[in-house]
This record gives sequence, structure tokens and C-alpha cells, in this order.
Amino acid sequence: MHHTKTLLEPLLVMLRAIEPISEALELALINSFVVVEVQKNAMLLKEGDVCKNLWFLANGLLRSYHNIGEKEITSRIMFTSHIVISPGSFFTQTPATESIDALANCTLAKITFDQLQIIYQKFPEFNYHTRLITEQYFYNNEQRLYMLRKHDAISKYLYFLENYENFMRQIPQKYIASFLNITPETLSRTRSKLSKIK
Amino acid sequence: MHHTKTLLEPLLVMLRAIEPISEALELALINSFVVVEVQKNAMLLKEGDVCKNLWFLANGLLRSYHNIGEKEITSRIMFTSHIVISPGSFFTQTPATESIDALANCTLAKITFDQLQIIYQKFPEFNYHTRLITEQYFYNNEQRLYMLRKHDAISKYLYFLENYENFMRQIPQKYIASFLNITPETLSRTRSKLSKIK
DNA sequence: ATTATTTATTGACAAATGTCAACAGCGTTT
DNA sequence: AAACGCTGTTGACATTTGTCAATAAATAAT
Repeated sequence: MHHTKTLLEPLLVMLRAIEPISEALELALINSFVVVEVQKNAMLLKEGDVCKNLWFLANGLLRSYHNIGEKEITSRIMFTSHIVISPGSFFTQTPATESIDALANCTLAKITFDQLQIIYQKFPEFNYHTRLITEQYFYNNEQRLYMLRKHDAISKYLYFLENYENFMRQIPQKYIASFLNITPETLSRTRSKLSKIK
Repeated sequence: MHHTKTLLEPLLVMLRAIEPISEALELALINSFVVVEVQKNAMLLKEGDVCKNLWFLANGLLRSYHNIGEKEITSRIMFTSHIVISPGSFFTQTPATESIDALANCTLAKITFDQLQIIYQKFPEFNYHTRLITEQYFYNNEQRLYMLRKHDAISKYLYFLENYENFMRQIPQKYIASFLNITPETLSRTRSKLSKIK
């Protein structure tokens, strides 16, 4: 059994690194987050539902994806210490266009949108922290866009190796392929080409 | 000759819509922004330089792009009322990996990173506004990512027509092609295919 | 108005990737 | 140990897109 406080520690460290937070805010956060455990393959969010929670992924691996026709297109892969939401849905509290599920057993701490708004009201200074965090995630997205704009599979994969590989060890290749927006077959061939060169 | 106050009005309207702002903050903003006029083809930011300004594009059209080999890859197209920065560079005040230049004569209002920090210090409540704005731009990026992940040129172009066309009228096709991450030739062919079907 | 320059269209061909299918490797279940 | 399911690899082929080149159309310059 996990205590919320212990699980949240890495998040609190991240927040304090931005700017120290008051005891009261820290307590409010600890009291508002709830621990959730989900099994591998469990679904955290289903396309069409409103993303009412923000999760802190204390441990595990998640994947978000769109259903296009019969295919699933991975939009993001999220690992330990990630803050997890479906952005469009959470920010505007409208139905999500993507689903999120667990690639491994996960331990999370969640807070609802409403509870978060209460915290913002009581602790307006918290907007500073989340502004910086949002900026950081925003910038990560720019990098993703940059990767997807690469012309061919090799460039994408090399960029991936340089920038994401550390986070992405032990992830099934088919999800990496989807992350790079190529088929598993093409990724497999790209990898074998590169290993022959080297 | 333009007055800062008049030019900033659409920005102020946007901010007030999020939450009313104090007279003092409004005045601080008006006094911190400086009007800039740039001619078509002028360069606002050059790859390698630190993005020290945040611009509000009061009128005109801008394009950001990466130089890859001999080619320019358009990352964003920004039109009237857009807030313009090079995210990675501005947020962290490190050298930019992209350039920004004017596709048309533009009227802008700019504020430096340092001046903006002063405003945040004096008016911490302003973090609330910019958090929401950053969230919105973040979500726009997610949509861009979704578009780029579409399998073929037709899907991308159709998605573009539904979601961006209004903003993008009168933009040279070659930039739209670059925005969709396809060549101008492919875009031209895609358009002619679609017009024959219809 | 006329020229010059840039942009868009079209064709022919090459290159890259997707699709479909067979099979190998691996771990899980029974 | 055998059967099963899932993932990854490899091959053959179809499809899509990129590349290069020629030309037309549209813009800008003189």
C-alpha cells in the first residue's frame, strides 16, 4: 500500500525546484491527490469521455492513441514522473479524441479538474508553477513536431535515439514505430539497416 | 503611426476574457510593449540567436522554419492576433533552432523576456492568464501533431481545410505544403484530385 | 505595357514506405 | 513438453510521395 505523500514526493520536488511552495499548498496537494493503481492493459481514459483527472504517473508506462479506422495511432508515450492528461479534453472539459491505457502496471496519483481549480483559487501563486510546467510540455511538443517533420524513417529514428531512447528502453517496438509515425515493418528494416552500417 | 494602446487592444480583450485585469497591470503592459513594423521578407528571429522578445502580431503574417540541409521546413504560420515566440528559445533563453520571418508587412508589439519577468513579479496574478494561454497554444500543437500523423496527403489536406483554411487564405501554397509536411508538387496534385472528385 | 521573377501545374521516373503474407522467436498457458 | 498468442523479421509487391524538368500562370519590377 502506498501513501499519497510518498508517491507525490517527486512531483513536489519538481514544484519546489520551480519555486518553494508553502506548507499549506503542499498539504492541500497531498490531500487532493488520490492514489490509483492500474493493471497493465487497463484503460485510463476512453475516447469520447471527458478527461476529468490529471494524473501524476509515479511509476509505470502509459500510452495515448487515436483510433483511426481500424488502426490505433500512438500520440504519446508517458513514463515515470510524467504528468498525464488529455490536453484538449482536460483544459476545456470537453470529450476526448484520444484514449489512454497502461502498457504496464502503474501507480498513479490523481486529482480532479474541479479540485485543481479549488487549489488555484486558494493558492493563486500555484499558477506560476503550472505555467512553467505547461511551457515545458509545450516545448516538448515542438520537439515531437520537429521529429515528425523529418523526411525519412532513418532521420526520425536517429532523432528518436538521441532524444528519447533513455526514456523508452523496454518499450515494445510497435509503439515506438507508431510514435515515429511509421509502420513496425519499416522500423524493423530501418534498425537492421543501421546495425549493418555500424 | 500606431499607438501601442490601440494595437494591444485585441490582446487586452483576450486577457480580460480570461479574467479582468487591473488598471495597473494594463498600464504596465501598455508601457512595456513597443510597436515594431517590419517589411515583408524581413527576419524577426534568426536561428542561433536567443529569442529575447515575445511579439503580439497586431497585423500581418509570419512564418517560422528550420533549415535542414538546403531546405526550409515551415514549422508554423502565424497570423493576426497571434502571440509569437520561438518556444524553446524564449522559455529557456537559449539559442533558437528556428528562424522567423515576415510573409507580409507586419505591425507588431514586442516585449522583452526581462520586462515580462518584471511584470510577473509585480503582478503574480498575471500567471493565471498566461497559464491559460499557454494551455491553449499547447492544445493547438496537439492538433498539429494529429494532422501530421495522418497517413496520406489527402487526409492531411482535408484536415487542413476543416481546421485551418479560414486562417490561411491568401497564403502561398508552397508554405501550406510545408506546413503539411509534403512537397508543393504533392499538394498541387492532391488539390487537383479533390477538385475532380467534387 | 513589357519584362523579369516567383509560384503553381503537369509529366516521367526514382525512391521510400505501406501492405500483405509467411515465418521465426519468445514467453505464457495448459 | 506442446500449443497458443504476441512481437518482430523478412520478402514480394503495390502505392504513395519525392525529385527533376518543362511549362504555364501569376506577381512584381521596370
